[in-house]
Amino acid sequence: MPKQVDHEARKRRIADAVCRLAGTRGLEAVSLRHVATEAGVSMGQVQHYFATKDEMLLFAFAVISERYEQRIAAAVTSKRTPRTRLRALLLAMLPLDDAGLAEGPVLLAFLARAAVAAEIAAPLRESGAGMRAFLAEMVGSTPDAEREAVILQALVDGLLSQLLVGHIDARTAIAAVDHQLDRVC
Amino acid sequence: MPKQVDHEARKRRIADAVCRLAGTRGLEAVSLRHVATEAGVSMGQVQHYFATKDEMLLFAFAVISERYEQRIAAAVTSKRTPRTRLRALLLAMLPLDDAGLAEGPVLLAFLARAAVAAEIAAPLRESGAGMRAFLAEMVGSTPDAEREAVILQALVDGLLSQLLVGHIDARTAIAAVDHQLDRVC
DNA sequence: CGTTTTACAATGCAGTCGCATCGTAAACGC
DNA sequence: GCGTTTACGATGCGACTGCATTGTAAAACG
Repeated sequence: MPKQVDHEARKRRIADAVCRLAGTRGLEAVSLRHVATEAGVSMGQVQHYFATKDEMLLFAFAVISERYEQRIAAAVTSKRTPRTRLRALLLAMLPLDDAGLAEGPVLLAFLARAAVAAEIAAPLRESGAGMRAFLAEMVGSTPDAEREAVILQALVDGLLSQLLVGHIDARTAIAAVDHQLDRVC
Repeated sequence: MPKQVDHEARKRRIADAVCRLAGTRGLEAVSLRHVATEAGVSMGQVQHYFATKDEMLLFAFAVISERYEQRIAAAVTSKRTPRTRLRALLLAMLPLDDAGLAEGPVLLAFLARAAVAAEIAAPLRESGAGMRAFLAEMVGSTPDAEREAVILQALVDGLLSQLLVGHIDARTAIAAVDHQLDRVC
């Protein structure tokens, strides 16, 4: 064997380049050559770690999903009361800081693809289901917890896309979340 | 001049083919040749009516946006009480029938592109603003009407994407809308 | 009737695409 | 030392891309 290589790190580095391209110029701009250039590696290396382009995209989606969830989980742990925890969770799902603004368009791009590509839809559903269960748990033990979780999740998803398009601004989105939170709690 | 031709009808026919392709296989599958084949015309005809691909996509987006709004407007006029009118409006925005199921993925594809393409984002914002104003008007004269409209619009947008991905089913989405409506009214 | 203009169809072109193939430098097992 | 295996880099290939160019049948206009 040649020089020892951290397989996972290489793949993640390439996946990062995929996300950067998808976030700034859309999934249509993601080609093997562009990805290789963006990652600062050769095209041969990209092919070495991913047999097909679809495999690469799928891995990139898994990477950014995980990052999204971890950022949300981190935002929650710092809060104490149920209300502030739930609020932090919801706000973390919105593109309000640099990290969120970078992730948002990427998630939206994969979401659109999931509508026509089953292999993306499946993991997206899975992570969405986990999120909803988490939300329902935080809403509390009311009989409507599940339904409230669906509403909150949809609300945040909608706010996300409207923020990214520039249809609303951050203050409006936060106000919407707070107003809905007042009703749920 | 040669045989007299309904310019607008030809363009619309091509735009329909664009939407069909975008809805079933995503915007990435929209090439001049695919569009021409799908529309049953020659590639030369497509080029005759649209100078560039971007121009064609922009027109197709305008067409489907208009169709979406008209379908919603039609759903509203049949109802009497404010509550049923608002409910019909919100449900018409969801992909619950064949028309909605066909439009949904197309709208989602353009939405994702709007996040990275300003020329799509601008008309999308405009039509979204009109929708929100319409919503606010129907919510009533409460001081929170604007904010409620933002919440309802985001909720429906979120439900739309979650329905398309298969994350929730139609019954859940309708229940979410009704539950939220109970609070607003 | 002839000219001009419109509405295409057909073909060509340079560039890009995903992917396969080939070559090779390096590290490990023997 | 030596063959095997890993990790690439380089190159090539056929398909496809958006777009430009050219040709042409037909209808309106003088």
